[in-house]
Amino acid sequence: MANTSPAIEDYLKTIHAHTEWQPEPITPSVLATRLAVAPSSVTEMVKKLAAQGLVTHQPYGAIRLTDAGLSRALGVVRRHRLVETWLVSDMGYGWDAVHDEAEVLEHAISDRLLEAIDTHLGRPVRDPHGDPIPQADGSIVSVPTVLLSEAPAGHAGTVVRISDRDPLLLRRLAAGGIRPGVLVTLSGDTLDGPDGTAVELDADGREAIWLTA
Amino acid sequence: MANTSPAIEDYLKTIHAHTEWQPEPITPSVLATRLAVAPSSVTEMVKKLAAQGLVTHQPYGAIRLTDAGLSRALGVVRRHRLVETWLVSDMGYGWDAVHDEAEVLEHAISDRLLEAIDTHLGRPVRDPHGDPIPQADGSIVSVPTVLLSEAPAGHAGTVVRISDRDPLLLRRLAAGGIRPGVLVTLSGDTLDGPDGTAVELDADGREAIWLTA
DNA sequence: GGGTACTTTTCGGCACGCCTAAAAGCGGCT
DNA sequence: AGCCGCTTTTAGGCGTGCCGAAAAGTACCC
Repeated sequence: MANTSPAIEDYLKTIHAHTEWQPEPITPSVLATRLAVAPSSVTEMVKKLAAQGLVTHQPYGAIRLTDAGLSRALGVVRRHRLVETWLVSDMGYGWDAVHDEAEVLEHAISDRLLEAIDTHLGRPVRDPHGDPIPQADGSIVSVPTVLLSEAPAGHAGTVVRISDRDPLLLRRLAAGGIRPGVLVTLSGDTLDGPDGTAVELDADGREAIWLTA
Repeated sequence: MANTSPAIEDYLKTIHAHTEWQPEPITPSVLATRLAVAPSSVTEMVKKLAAQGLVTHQPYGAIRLTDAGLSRALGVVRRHRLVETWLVSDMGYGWDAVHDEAEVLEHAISDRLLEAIDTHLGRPVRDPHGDPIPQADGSIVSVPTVLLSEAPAGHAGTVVRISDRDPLLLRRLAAGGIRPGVLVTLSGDTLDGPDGTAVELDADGREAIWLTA
């Protein structure tokens, strides 16, 4: 029952990530793409996760986390985001460079170390990308946000969250001065920051940034 | 050639540990015991290590690290000891409680993070047990020491190093005030510390503590 | 020199997580 | 309804690292 492995944690985390900001359940093919594995590997692993009561899945259908699966996924996310925060706060990493390191460390730290890091950092509620850090009890501190692609033209707000999925985008934004906490205005396809900085965004870019509502 | 895995790293580290403080090469059965695996597993893995040029081994003979193997082993030891030092310095771990955590993390941190931790800690040369931390170039800063079991009766000195192999011993010593840096005197089977503290040691215990010569 | 106790190796197998190729199912379109 | 294209599952296999049982080698002792 307390069975786990890096692979299982990655599946749970990825299933969860898909529903974190929209409610459509994930399909096996999307999961396979995100994890960069063959579809047949997904079928196999999902079967195992279902047997452990972590997901529900009937053949040829979508995949949904159970309560148990969600709680395990949130644990992994918590690890990942606390590690990222630690790397930036203590180890001098740029907020655009922490993802890969955290991807490995999230599977390696004990509950005790996780707790020590959390305490050391002062129990932060958001990571360097602005993603909320699930608390130890599973609760999540959230603020109202608008996804850039859904914001009206001319919308102004503070950058709350930037998806860390695309490292290139992160570096472009960092270079353009766009980071969580910065006040920006949307003008067409361009995001204007302070001091005349501006970054032009494609459709994907506009799906990766959230501002205060 | 840059092939590695936690298992390979553990074998190299354990082979190295056996020769770190005495020159007898390790035998497969001792290696199996230390790693808590079956002897047949050792045969298999040693064959693989030999094929990669990391150890020399002829059938039914002892196992010796090659230069390449030694350098890889020192890298793992460096990771392990820097992680331990970090856990104690930054995360509030006791020096008797860091071993297991480091055992996992040593396989998970990147070269970049290792470097960041080293810098953050001010490039320490000894870990919390007093074990020397191999430097990035493979060099080791050493001081002359005497193993307790080889020290003359009445020998006094500063505790330089305590083997972290036995967690119970570490806790007993920590409880008795014996830790690296403390001035002690050997009286028979008992090690006297400052403030009238004293810890009685069995043969294993006397093989686990080094004092300044 | 021959037996015997011990160590080491070989051999067949297993769990995990992945793969490719082929079969099965699903949904849209005519 | 029937067909087609796409998704998903099944089936068979592979590499890694482990195991236990049995064979092979070593070493010691009489």
